[in-house]
Amino acid sequence: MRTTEATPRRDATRQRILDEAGRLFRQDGVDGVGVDAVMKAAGLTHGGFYAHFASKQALVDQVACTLLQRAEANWDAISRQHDRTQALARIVTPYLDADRVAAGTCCPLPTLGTDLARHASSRQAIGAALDGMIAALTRCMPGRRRQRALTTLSTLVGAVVLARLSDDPALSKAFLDAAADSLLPAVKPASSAAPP
Amino acid sequence: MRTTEATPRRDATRQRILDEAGRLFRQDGVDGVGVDAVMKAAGLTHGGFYAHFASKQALVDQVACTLLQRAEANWDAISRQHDRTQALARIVTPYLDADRVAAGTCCPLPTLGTDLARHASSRQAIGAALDGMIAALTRCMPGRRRQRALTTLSTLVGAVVLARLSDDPALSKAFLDAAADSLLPAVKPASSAAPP
DNA sequence: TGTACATCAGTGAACGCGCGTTCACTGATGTAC
DNA sequence: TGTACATCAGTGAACGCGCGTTCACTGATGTAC
Repeated sequence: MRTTEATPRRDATRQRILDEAGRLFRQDGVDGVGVDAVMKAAGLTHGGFYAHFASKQALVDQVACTLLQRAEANWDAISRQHDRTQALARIVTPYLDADRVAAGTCCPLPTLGTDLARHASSRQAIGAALDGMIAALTRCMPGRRRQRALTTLSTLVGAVVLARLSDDPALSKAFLDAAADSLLPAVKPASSAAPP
Repeated sequence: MRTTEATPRRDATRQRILDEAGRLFRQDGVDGVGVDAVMKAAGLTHGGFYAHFASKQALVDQVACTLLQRAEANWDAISRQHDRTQALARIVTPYLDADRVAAGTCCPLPTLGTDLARHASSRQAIGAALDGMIAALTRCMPGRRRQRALTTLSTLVGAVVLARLSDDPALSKAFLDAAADSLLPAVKPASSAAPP
C-alpha cells in the first residue's frame, strides 16, 4: 500500500469506496463481493484499491466498524434526546423499514452478523459498538431493564434476517410489521403478555 | 456425476457427507467451507464428492432443504402432541441452548439465513419449510395469532444470530436467556426436550 | 505569467493461490459357474 | 467350494477459472522560479 498523506481528493475517494462496499457487502455478503465490484461501483478500476486499503480484510474491518459505530452513535443520540416511548419508535420504525432492508442500507447486524462472526477480526470494536447499542436500547425500556433491551434487539435483528430470507414479499413485510407492532405497543395496544 | 443405483453403503456415505456439510456450513458458512473440508470431515477424499452430488451448489441446496424440513417436521409434531404452553417450551428451550448454538447443530435459519438469501436456489422448498414452522408456532400461541408467531420466530432467530456474533460468552448467553425468559413468561423449569 | 519538474491518484496487464471440477485408475465387493 | 470376471466406491493428480494482489506506467495536479 502506498503510504501518503491525507488529501481532500484522496479522502473523498476512500469514502466512496467505503460507502459502496458497505452497501454491496450488506446486499450480497462479504464473500459475494469482490474488490473488483467494489471499485467498479465507486467508479474506479480494481488496481487502485491497494492505494487506499492494505487488503480486502482491512476494508471489511473498516466497513464493519464504521457502520456499527454510526448505528451506535445514532441510537445513543436518539435515546438521549427523546423520552422513552418516542425514542423507541424512532429507533424501531426505521430499523424495520422494508425499503431500507431491500436497498442494503439497513443495520449491519442482520446482514453482516454471520459474516462478521466468521471473518472474526476487530471483534473488540464490534463488541464495543454492540454494547453501546444495547445501552441505548436499555435507556428506552420501562425500568431501564437491560434484559428487555436484549430481547428487543433480538427481535429487530431476527425480523430483518427473516424478511431478507423470505421469497414472498408479503411474508417478508409481515415479519417486519409484526415485529414493529410487538415492539411499539402504543400503536397497537393488543399485545397482552408484555412482562412488566 | 456417476449415475448408479442406490445402495446401502452408498446411502450411508451420502448421509455422512450431508451431516458433516450441515454441521460445517452452519459453523463456518457456505463460502467458508470447501468441498475438500466436507469430504475430509466425512473421512473421504475430495475426488469422490461428485459421485454423490452434481456440484457444491447441489449439496448446499440439499443441506438447506434437509435441515429446514427436519426442523419443520419436529416443530409440527411437537405442536400437535402437546398443549400450547408445553409445546412452546419444547420448541424454544432447545432452540436457545447455548451448547447447540456453539456446536453448529442449531436451527439453520440464523446461521444459514443470510447465506441462503444470497445463494438463492430452491427458495421454494425453503419457503414451504418456513411456512410450516410458522404454522407450528402459530398453534402454540394464545388465540393462534400468527402475528405473534412471526415475532416469536424473529426473536428466536435474532437471539441466536447475536449470540454467535458476541465475543463475550456472558453477553452471548444473556441474549439466549433473555429471549427464553421473554418467550416463556410463565414457565421456569428447564424441561429436557427431545433432540430434532 | 509561463515553463519545467515533482508528486500524486488511478490504470490495466499480469501473477499466483485456492477451490470447484474432472478423470484415469485402484482396491474391494459381489456374482457366475 | 474355489476361481474368474464385472461392478462399484473411492483415490489423488491435474486442470482451469476467479479473485486477491502486485507493479510498471500514465495523465493530471501542484509547485518552484
